[in-house]
Amino acid sequence: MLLDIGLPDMSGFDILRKVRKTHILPIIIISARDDESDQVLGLEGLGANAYVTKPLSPRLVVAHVRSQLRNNRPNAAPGDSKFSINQAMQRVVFNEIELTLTPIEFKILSHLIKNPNRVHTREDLMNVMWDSPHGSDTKTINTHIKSIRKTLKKIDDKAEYIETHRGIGYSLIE
Amino acid sequence: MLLDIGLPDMSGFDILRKVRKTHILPIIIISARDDESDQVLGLEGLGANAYVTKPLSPRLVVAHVRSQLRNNRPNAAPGDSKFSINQAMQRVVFNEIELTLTPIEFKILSHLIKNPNRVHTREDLMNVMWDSPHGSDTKTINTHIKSIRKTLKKIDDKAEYIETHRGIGYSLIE
DNA sequence: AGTTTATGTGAAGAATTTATGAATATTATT
DNA sequence: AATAATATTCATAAATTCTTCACATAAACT
Repeated sequence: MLLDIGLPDMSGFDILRKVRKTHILPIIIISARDDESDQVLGLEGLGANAYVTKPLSPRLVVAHVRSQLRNNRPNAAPGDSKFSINQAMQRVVFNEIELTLTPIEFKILSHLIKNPNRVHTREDLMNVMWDSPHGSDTKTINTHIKSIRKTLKKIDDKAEYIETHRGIGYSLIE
Repeated sequence: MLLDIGLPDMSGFDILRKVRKTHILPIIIISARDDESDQVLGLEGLGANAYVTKPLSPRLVVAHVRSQLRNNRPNAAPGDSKFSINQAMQRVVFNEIELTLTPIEFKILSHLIKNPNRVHTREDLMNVMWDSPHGSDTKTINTHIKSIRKTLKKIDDKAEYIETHRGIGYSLIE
């Protein structure tokens, strides 16, 4: 998340606080203020991952984003995953077997596969499910997860691939 | 690693390159040059985790170091703190072992880890436990602390990591 | 030493969260 | 329009977690 904190309006910190409660992701603060106390507040108090001051070029923004993505990536060794995604066919392959998933199930599972070993909040998964904001219950996800688990269980009965993180969301273990 | 790149001598980049080959650790570049191309080179080309420009206060340095330690420490180097936080999985790693903690326990312990060697009053810890004001007994914390201690003891029987400060609260010894 | 105060301990019940199965609503297909 | 497939909601069960309590233990104070 790139959060541009405006000069007169300091409500950006409130946004940061709110996002931190429901989402787990790297946050870069962009600010015109190079006031040190703001930087310390952003980094320490609110847990931002980086604080960059204006002016800055698009190139530098990209460099910072890449730096965050590089360092926050889970150590997923490519190739040894039991899952693969056939994007063109909108199918997930699990242990050489193509899964039969509904569109939403595909969206959720493929997103988990692309970002394994990390918790995804229900809010995050909602955003994956629908492109545009959609006002339905976050509990809906429980049902979709259940359905995905059922599908996986048909193929590999023993293992638990999708882990529940109580009070937060779900993660795919690779 | 804090790497101060001097103005006349640009050999700091060479050091960075060498360290990256043999060590995995977060690197913060401190530089007097706010030249963008240097920043991009440091972040993109050489894989630094942050690029900070002088002048900066000790407080801000600490903030940046904490931010790095908090957000990415894939494999804890020996001699370091025995604790690390797996932000992505919302888990605490203790002596290379992932702890099984309840949500509140995670909140408390990770907060103690982020601010070690200092006393946290029960009131402070209450604020960590709940986002919104919550009217329950401060003694509840005693039980949570006990539970955390129990979990830690399973892994390291001898040592006492959480210290009691009579009449005040608790602290984590690092 | 004895009293007071604070914390440790274990267990039980309350409260919360998630899982589950089924019913209903929505969307797409024929 | 009818049918099928999918998505969502709902009610309840199951599991986990939180809080409180009673009592034991330890520390501080007189």
